Amino acid sequence: MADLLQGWKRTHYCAEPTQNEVGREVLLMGWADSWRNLGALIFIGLRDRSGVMQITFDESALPKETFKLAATIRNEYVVAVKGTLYERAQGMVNEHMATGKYEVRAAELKILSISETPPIYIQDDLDTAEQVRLKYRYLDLRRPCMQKNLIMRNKITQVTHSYFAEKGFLEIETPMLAKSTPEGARDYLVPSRVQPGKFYALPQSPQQFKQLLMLAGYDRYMQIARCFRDEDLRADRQPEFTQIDLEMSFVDRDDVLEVNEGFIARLLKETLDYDVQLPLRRLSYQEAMDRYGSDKPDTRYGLELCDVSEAVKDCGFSVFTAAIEAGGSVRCINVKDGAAQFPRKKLDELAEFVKIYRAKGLAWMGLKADGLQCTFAKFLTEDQINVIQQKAGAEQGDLLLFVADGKNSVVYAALGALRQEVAKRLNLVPEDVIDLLWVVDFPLLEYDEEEGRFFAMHHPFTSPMDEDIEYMDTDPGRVRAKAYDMVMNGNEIGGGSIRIHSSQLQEKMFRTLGFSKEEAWNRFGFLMEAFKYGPPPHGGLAFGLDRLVMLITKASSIRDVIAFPKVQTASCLMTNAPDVVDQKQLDELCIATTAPKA
RNA sequence: GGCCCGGUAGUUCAGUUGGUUAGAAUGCUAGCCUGUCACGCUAGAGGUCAGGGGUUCGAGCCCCCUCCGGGUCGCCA
Repeated sequence: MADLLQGWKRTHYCAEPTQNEVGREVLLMGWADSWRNLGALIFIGLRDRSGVMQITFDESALPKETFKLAATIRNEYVVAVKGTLYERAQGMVNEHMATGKYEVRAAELKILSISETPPIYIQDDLDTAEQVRLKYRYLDLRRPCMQKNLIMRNKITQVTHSYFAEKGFLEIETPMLAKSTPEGARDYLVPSRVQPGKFYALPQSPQQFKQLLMLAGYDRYMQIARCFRDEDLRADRQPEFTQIDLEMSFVDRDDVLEVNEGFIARLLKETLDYDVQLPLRRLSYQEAMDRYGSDKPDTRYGLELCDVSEAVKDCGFSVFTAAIEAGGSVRCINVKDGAAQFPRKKLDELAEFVKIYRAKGLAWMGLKADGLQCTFAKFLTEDQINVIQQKAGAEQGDLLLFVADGKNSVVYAALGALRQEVAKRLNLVPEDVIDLLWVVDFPLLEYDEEEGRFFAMHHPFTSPMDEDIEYMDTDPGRVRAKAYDMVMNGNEIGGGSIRIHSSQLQEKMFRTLGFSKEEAWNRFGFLMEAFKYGPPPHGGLAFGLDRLVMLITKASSIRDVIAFPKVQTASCLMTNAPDVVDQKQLDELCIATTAPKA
């Protein structure tokens, strides 16, 4: 039978007592992290979220009962110890332990709870399968590195709240039971019992509510908001995730950027003591794509893309010429540092790699000391080869890797990914630099060939650039948006836009997207109705909190910064959600299901 | 939906060409031990080889299907 607290009160966290407490009585409570029984002397490592303190039980200094009780302690028992803090004698100090200079010599002991042998080890260097860790998540969360991550997450939300509060932002909650939004990600639906056959959707973001808050006059809003998207998971994507969401009135783009780069600078200073140079660099979307093949470029290293279409457009290599004729391009990256020596096997691997991104293949040109080694040299004149090398800045020892495709999107995707892959393999990514920048001037619209119409690249409330409005009817593809993304080390950590606040412009936008008036009213009527009543100019941004925490803690998986995450099938291995429910619940909701029953 | 990787004691793994009773480390249990800190020593327990089917005299190993986990492409306004 476990002991009761009976008035015992903890005086310190386990790792807290230091020189001041030496010689004094302390009362610690925590989990047994280790036990070593030497017969007449027992050592227990006592752990809580602060760390571990060694507790010593000395048979000769304790009542028989107390010592006998101490001998029953096993890992993960919950223990309360009253004792005296001692400085350890020289030679007994444990250098590997933060509290290794001290120990508590126990006088009294309570075992508050016992534990079965845990299925995973409670320690940082753990190679247990994640499947097992997630099933016993509450044990996994006892590990110091997991506690460190969640404590850092808390620190980040604290800094967020205080920064935006100082800047005059109000935190206002928006509904979780909301209206399904067409376009965009798949919604999680919640059936209505009171109105059979109707559904709420869990919010993909508080987008429309925060815009309505602007209209309502709460001119600076923020919220740490849970969002839901029913799409496939990734190492950095969960179906439910958290955004630092904000919106401001009476602002244009630069006002939003300024507040938010101020935030990221404060955040990195307070969490990592890292100094960010402001203002952040800005890169247009087009420049980002042309130089890095990505709208979230990692600019900590070079390997920039180089367009050689002009040089090869008349060559005899049909792979290149066909790509250019189809409206695409031929581009390359220059891998320096003697990469011309890459063995054939490595090049084949890279060729396989770009195929993931739908590139048909990889051409290469190695400038070896003993001559040119090139997959397509015989189709090119010496002049053409020289122009390519000049454009790519190639020197002896360099390796040029080419992708050609009739679609520029394929060339960008393949080379953008290849750039990252090569940088990773050659260790070109500096670890201690934090690379922050804005990508701006995104296209407003994206053409979808399957559907045969334009879609909003960001969302349909994003404002076009003032000077591009005139092209919305004539050439929608060239209209740029007042949209912006913040990029950190090649990760999109936040994004937003200035919104449309004029009804006429909003209607023009819906027309461009091919919505009839009825459709638009049906889908966004409440917003359009509201916008009749004096919407202020406004815009905002949302940061992905989970990704921010990942980057700051250097976690390799988003699951390591979320207390209770989901696995790839969007289920929770601990609770076994989602699960079948009683027929009675389904009947109440008027839901028939063809899926397997309980 | 596609591609790639993985699943053997509680945990991490090994397991030869298909061949006797499936091993190691660690953890666990018991005993001994007063300065351990990866404590040590002695003894012991512990297996649905993910599941199902097939080939074979014989399957952890070969074949097929399913399930589970990871990465990724598509998808994620």
